[in-house]
Amino acid sequence: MDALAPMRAQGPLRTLRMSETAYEAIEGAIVRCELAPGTPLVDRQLSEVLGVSRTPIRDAMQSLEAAGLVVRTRGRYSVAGFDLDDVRELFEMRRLLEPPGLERLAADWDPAVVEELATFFDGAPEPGPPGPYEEYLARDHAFHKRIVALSGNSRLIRFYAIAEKQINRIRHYLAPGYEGRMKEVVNEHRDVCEAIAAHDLDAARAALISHLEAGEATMAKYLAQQQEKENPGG
Amino acid sequence: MDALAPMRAQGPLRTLRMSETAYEAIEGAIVRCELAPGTPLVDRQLSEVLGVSRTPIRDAMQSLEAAGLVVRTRGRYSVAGFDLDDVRELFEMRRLLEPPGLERLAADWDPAVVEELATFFDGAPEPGPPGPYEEYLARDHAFHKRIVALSGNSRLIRFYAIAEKQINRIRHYLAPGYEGRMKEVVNEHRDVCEAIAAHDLDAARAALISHLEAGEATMAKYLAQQQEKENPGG
DNA sequence: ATTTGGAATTTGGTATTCCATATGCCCTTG
DNA sequence: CAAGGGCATATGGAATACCAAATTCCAAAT
Repeated sequence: MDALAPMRAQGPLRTLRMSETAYEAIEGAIVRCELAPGTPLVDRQLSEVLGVSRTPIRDAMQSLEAAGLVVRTRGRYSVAGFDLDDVRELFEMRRLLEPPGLERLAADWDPAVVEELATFFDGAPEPGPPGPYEEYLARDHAFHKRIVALSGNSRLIRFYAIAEKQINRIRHYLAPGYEGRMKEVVNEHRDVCEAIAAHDLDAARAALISHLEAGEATMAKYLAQQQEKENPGG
Repeated sequence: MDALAPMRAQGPLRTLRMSETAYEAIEGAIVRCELAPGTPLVDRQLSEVLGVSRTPIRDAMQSLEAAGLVVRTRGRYSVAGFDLDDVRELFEMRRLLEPPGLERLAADWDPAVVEELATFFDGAPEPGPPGPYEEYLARDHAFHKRIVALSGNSRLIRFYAIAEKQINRIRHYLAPGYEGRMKEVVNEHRDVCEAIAAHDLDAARAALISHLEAGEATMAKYLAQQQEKENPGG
């Protein structure tokens, strides 16, 4: 539980509720895997650590459960686990939710957006180990999030964000061994951008799907290795 | 607020929490449009009407907000509104989330499921006005829900359920004028089933998409009419 | 009559208290 | 020594109390 620091009282701009602040603190700790899967989350303990009462903590727990980061088993809360099935489900969601953005862009062409997508990795430090993994992750997220935002569908965007958080957590779990694919990812993003710039929707969609399938394969491979390492023989 | 009746104390099987019971009561009233869009939802009032304290009510409100049925504007809760944009977004989600079930069925063929899908409207009362709209709706939901379940993707199923609830609400809002399409819907379902039975995935997907597009067009038309009626001139 | 200041009320958020159940430990008993 | 019962504790859920901010409404002043 020492992964969590007391919430600082917010300054004059305190427009955020305590429950939201608590949510972000706990969510962050879970996504960064500072709270390991299976860790029991006891509201009284969290309440004491974060310096707020149980009420906002319980609100946060409810949101975290809806976000798929916390599970309630037999009435007790704990950090959600994940396995290869989750990887499969999450990447299927990405393959479903990302293409509509491309389609919308093809329908409502905007050169500025095309240009923007191509520049997400411009000026980035040289990727690849031992490159700055966190910055790479942020740029990768920004690229895909921008594509999803093009869909103009607020529900789609919201659902995608939920899936994205869960995937991000698994990425953190697998880092740093996971850094090896950074250069390939940048190249695959470029492929998507070039197909878009060429007004070739089918090629762009295919490149995006292919990119996601490669990502899923890599994540599944590393996760299987990691799980084998932690639980030999199963 | 008279749309809500006091929650009955549950019997010995009370495994549901008060907050869940409150959620279902309020959700039901919103989906059935007994609580009109824009109706302010004041926790103290709901607490009194439903006969529970504010705490479970506020838990329910949080869930209802996540379900997209309640909005919080300037700190006040109210029943979410909807418009043509919502219809567009919701049907786009359905067109995205339903096909994976068909694909999975094509990959893992199961004659029993194919048979099951074909029988969802067997033994139904003659559809069409003034047929029993509620039963028709239930069968329609069951058909699509079954297809979605075939995907085997728990996230997809969950997201679909959220969208489905919102669409269902708009259906209730537009009923009974909406009943006219019942016969066509049954025929379109049959088209999907026949394409599935013929092992023609592409045709099944096309029939399903076409069915959803027809549903969206109908709903959009009626909603536009209704809104014009309520707010002439806009 | 309109506007403005402020007080009362409303409302949401948070803290605290109370309660029911589940869990686990220990003691008893066979 | 094993199994079962019961007591202590842990934990989540609900009720209540308290607080701050926003809204409303009334009155007074111009």
